[in-house]
Amino acid sequence: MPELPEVETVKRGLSPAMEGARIERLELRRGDLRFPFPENFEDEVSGRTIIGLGRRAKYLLIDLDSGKTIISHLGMSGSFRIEQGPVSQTPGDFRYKRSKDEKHDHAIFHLEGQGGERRVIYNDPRRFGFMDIADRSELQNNAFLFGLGPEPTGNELSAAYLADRFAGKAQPLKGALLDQKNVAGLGNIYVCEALWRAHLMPVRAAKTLVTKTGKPKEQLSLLVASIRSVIADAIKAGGSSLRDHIQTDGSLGYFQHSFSVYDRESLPCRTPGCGGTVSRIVQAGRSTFYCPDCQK
DNA sequence: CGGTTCACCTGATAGC
DNA sequence: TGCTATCAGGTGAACC
Repeated sequence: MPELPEVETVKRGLSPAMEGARIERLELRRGDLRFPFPENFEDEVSGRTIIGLGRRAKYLLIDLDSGKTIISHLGMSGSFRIEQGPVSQTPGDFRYKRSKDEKHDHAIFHLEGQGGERRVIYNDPRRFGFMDIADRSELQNNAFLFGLGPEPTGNELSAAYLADRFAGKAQPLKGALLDQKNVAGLGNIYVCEALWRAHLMPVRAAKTLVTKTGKPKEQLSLLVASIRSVIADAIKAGGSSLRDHIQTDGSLGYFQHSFSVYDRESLPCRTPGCGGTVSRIVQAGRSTFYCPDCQK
């Protein structure tokens, strides 16, 4: 699932439970997710104190006092949940509620810190997620993080930057924006949403947003603004849903969105005055939703 | 090299 | 009820 805004929401939700806490033990219920867990992972993590949480693209970063950082990707179906208090069960108390699919609890951080004992549990039915660990000073050279494009929340992402990346590219905008080397953190949903906001056809070649001299066209500036606003709005929505989620079952990783174009095939386009109907096509094996009337 | 397709894995849902 | 087919928010590897 999770695209940048969801991972950011997970980070914010986990921070109070994890930051400053000591990992008494990391319990791995199996040897691998999509890839094997790193060698000696449990030993490297157990006994360390978490000094902070971070995020890069769709990766959650867990900084340890040893100078190492855990790199966690949630794949399509990964989520974290917090269980507060001792392991002993108290039926009826939501804080001690067990996951309905406990068989997909793959990694359990047993924590001790202010507020007492708790567990942060990684659940992932499809096991497309993965974890790695690296020296914090070498993070940018990590195989998973190396070469990632700029965050859409920062100033590094600009029309001029994307003009450089898009110049001469025949690749459709949809694919170019999904490429994490161009922009970090966008996934299938928010690419559709950003292109809809910018009134751009997903099949359009990336190079058509760049002038012959390599400058960004006006439409590319609009696209950058759309990416920024879509991501900012989604993070805002995630923040507002966070409280409800923790109160419900302690799970973090999924929250309800209302999208403007994604998953709205055959429904009316929400662009004011457009009157078009949302279409679904398949690009590179993945669903693309767009309005043929207002996206050019 | 740029771009596309495949593989990884389970669960939810639609249709028969 | 149960079977099958299809689809799902990602990404590295394999392939033209």
